[in-house]
Amino acid sequence: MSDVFEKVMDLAKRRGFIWPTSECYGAVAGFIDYGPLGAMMKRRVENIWRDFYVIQEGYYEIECPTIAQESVFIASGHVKGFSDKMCQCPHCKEFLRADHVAEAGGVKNPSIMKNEDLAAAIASCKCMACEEELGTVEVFNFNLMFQTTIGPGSQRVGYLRPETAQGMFVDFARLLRFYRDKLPFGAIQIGKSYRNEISPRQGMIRLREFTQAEAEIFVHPDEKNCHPSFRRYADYTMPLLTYVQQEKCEEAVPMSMREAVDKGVIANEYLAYYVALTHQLLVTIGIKPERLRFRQHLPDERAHYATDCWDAEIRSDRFGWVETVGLADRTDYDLNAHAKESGTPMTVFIQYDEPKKVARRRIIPNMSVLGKQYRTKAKAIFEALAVASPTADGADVEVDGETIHIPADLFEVRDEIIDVRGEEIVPHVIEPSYGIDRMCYAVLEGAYDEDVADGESRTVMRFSPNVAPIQVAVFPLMTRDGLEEIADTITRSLHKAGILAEYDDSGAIGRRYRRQDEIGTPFAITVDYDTKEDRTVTLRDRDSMKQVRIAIDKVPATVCALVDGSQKFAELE
RNA sequence: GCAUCGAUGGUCUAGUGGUAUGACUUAAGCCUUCCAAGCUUAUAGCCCGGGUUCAAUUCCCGGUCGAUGCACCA
Repeated sequence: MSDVFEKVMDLAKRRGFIWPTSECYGAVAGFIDYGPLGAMMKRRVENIWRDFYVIQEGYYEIECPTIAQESVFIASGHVKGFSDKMCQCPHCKEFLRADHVAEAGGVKNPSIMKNEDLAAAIASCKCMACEEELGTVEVFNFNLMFQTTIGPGSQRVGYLRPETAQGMFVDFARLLRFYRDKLPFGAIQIGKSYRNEISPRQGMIRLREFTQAEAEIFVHPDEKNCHPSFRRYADYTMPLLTYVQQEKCEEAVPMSMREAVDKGVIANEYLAYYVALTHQLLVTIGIKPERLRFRQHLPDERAHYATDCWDAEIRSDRFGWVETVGLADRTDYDLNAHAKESGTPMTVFIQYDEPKKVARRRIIPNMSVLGKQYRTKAKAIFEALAVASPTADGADVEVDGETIHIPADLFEVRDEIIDVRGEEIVPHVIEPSYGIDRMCYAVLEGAYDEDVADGESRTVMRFSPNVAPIQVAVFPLMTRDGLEEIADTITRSLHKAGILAEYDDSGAIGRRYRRQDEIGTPFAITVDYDTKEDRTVTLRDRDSMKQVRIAIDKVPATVCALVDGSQKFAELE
């Protein structure tokens, strides 16, 4: 049985969208090549993404290496948390999650056990695949990160990044300076990430190397409900599938963002804003709204750092609802983790409107006496005194396990009122994270269509004009009488206007239209004999197959307007 | 990774222990005044490695890739 997935992937392979990688050596699962049209389409999708995040939101793009040193991923938790404890069944050779086997066998807290202990604990458990008792097995960590070494001698461990996000976190201090020490600000990155999936399947849905587009938006934790442009999307309405509804097996309910925030369905304005923006972005690249929903993570499904998390899911005929975008409130988890691991503070100084008067007690020791009296212990006493709670007759401080009484005349207690001008806070991070490859797949699957034209079946990719790899085709009706020259001139005028136009004069005109239909070229210009009389050409619409005549001079501007969506073909009729 | 099934020009396919059929596509030419028309010609293929055999695309074993189920994963 041939479903849309098979048809669309077959077309993608044939027409140069997606290829298995390094086919001449035998492809490798989990890796794909984007062919000429696929790479073009992917770039258009990425550029639409940039239109939203860089131009509309003003978050600049940065570009970090795909390899980072181990410390980065120790801090992020990926070295520890991104690996699974696995074992192999000695009977059926099946690889199993050791902690899952343990849980099924009634072992408590397997996730915190050491590998050796876990191996011992599951010896009497049964294999989930063949039901045999496991016996002696080795438990090992399988980390989903690709490991490598940096430099000669295999001295330094490096990993291929499993997400682009960490680059924005480790650059936090630089970014903060760039944005002149003010919240909120954001940074984005589009790039490759790598996960050594145990068993990649499903074509381009789960890849070992994939392209992510992520935004990290740094915001004051108290201002998550004060998005400065929230009004833009306050009335934006879309179906939301909350975790409560999921538990009751109910359907998604349409709701405006204002309502979702007010009812506490979405945790805050920032998250709601990017939920709406994501919906708009996906519709812009041609995803049909009826194939789109936003699903909230169940509480036990959330990553350890996230408080609220929503996935944009796109319905695929083959794969069902596919998670394509993740929108998470990562709180201050990442910045705290990197601050601790690196020793670099990752805070923002927030100045108060008015300095606050704060009462503070300072203990000022008389060091000239203390120093002489206590010699080598004096420094420790000095530090201990600063946090001591003195009474009228002095203070007891503990130094090296010894309690020393410091008489009251050896220090001065000064209670003072000082001005506090602000505070250091750790920003929270709102993270929209897009799987570009999955978006591209959704665009391909959603565009695929077969219809009947003049009694013949026609395969047509109904791409939105803004993502179609080739934007317009130019044909001379006949390859003679100077029609080719006119068509060639028009092609070049389109190139000059930044339009990717393809000239084609091979074969019958109908065949040329069908060829372009199959790769989703939205418009075609045909030069015919009338062109020589009145300097007009026909402009043909891929979806309706209708034609209008327009003047040659207006071709570039008209095609530009049609491609960017500011004009509809129907308006020209 | 396990199990089952599969793999023949770019695509779909026929067939075989003795190098392969047909169609579509593509290219060149002829023809052609708007939706895969026609004619001529050309290009192009048995997934990889090993074994059995005089000879393997075909039979056997192993692998790769793909589909499905399990497991895993988002």
